[in-house]
Order: sequence, then C-alpha cells, then structure tokens
Amino acid sequence: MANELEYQAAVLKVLGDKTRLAIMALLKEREYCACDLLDFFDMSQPAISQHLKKLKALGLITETRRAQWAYYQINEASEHYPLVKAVLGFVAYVCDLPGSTCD
Amino acid sequence: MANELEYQAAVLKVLGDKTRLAIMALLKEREYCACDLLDFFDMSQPAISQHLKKLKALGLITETRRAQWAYYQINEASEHYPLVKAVLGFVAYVCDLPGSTCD
DNA sequence: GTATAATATAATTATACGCTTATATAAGTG
DNA sequence: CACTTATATAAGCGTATAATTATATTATAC
Repeated sequence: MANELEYQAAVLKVLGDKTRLAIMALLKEREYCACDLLDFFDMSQPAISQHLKKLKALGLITETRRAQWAYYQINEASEHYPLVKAVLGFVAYVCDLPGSTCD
Repeated sequence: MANELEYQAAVLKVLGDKTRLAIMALLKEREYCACDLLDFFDMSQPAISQHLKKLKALGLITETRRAQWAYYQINEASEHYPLVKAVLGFVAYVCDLPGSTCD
C-alpha cells in the first residue's frame, strides 16, 4: 500500500464538487434513481449521469438496475467508505435544493 | 449560512490534490517553513508556494513570518478545521516522500 | 413491431488547474 | 552598499474539468 495518499486525494477530489457532494449527502439518507437525483439539480441529465459515473468509477457508490431505472447507493463496502462516511458526517443537510427542509 | 455545502466542497477540492494533502499531513505533525516543505517534493519552489497559497486562501493553514522564513501551520481556528482534522485522521503518514519512515 | 421513458455516451467548448521559467520582493550577511 | 537566501508573483502552456447539445442504448408499454 505504497501510496494510499494518492488514492485518498482522488477520493477527496471527487467529493470536492458541490454537485457530487450533494449527491453523496442525498444518498447518505437513502438510495435514489438517476431520475430522482436529476430533479434536485438545475442541470442537464447527462451532467448528472457523468457525475454519477465519476463517483462510481472510484467505487464510492454502487448502481443497481431495476427495470428501466438505475438506482444508486453509497458503497459501504468501499475501501474508502470510512473516509467518505467521516466527510459526509460534516455535510449536515442539502439546503440549497428543492427537497430541503432546512433554512 | 445558506450554502455550507459549497464551502465544504471547496475545502475537499483543495485537499483533493496529492501534493497539498501531503503538505497538510506534514503540517499535522509540526510547522514547517516553505523551504523545508520544498525538500519533500520533486517540484519547483513556485509550485509549492502556489499550493501553500491555495491552502491559505481557504484559511486551512496560517503563515508566520520569522526573519526570512515563512512558517506554515494548520489553522486550528478555522471554521473548517473539524472537517480537515477528520480527513487528516485518515492520512496515516506521508510514505512517498524522502523523509518518510514507512514502507 | 413502434413509441416512449430512463439512462449513457460522444463530441464540443469554456474555464480551471498544476506545472514550468522568469522575475520581483524582502530579509540577512559581509 | 552588493550578494545571497527565502519566498512570492507573473506569464505561459498543456491538460483536466464540468457543462452543454446531440445521439445511442435499454427497457417498458401499446
């Protein structure tokens, strides 16, 4: 495990985007399909799809396909889940999105 | 504090670089001057200076000038220090650098 | 089968990033 | 003062990033 730090930096980098961090904060509560996530953001469908792809590429989330829907969930089996969990512990809630109850 | 998440993403983004994360891991142990940090990395002096600038811009580190040296330290008074501390808790040690004792 | 809904991929574009070299600034030394 | 050391800033460059629009894929419904 020569360069753990490099992987950790990659994880932080992928979390270091407003949209992806918000997606992770949402998935922390429960799974969502891509279409549901789309509703939270003022952004095109491909944009969300590409963010999900990056999170999946690092193994931070998993995808479950049921019928025509792709459901995403936090990958608790990830090697980096402890770090992800710790980070998400600081992301109180998603306040700047339609579904939010904060303010 | 409408969009805490955006600031947190910015913090994670700045930590999401191998060099900056290593710098933070070093500063976790003790303060260093810029010249000492330079020795750890196979990189130009301006490159390190610019990384330090980014860390300082977000308030993650502080700078103390003594004589001709600029000493840097983790800013424990930062609003984001709890997040930073938690993240650095996962960065065991800096293994890919000259001064490292791991492997 | 066609039509529609959900999702992914491809191509493009503008901007941000991380590095370099060159130069500037500031402090200590003789 | 000139000279060196430590550090920062400026300019330039190649690459990465995050978005867009357009198109492809996949599954369900009729």
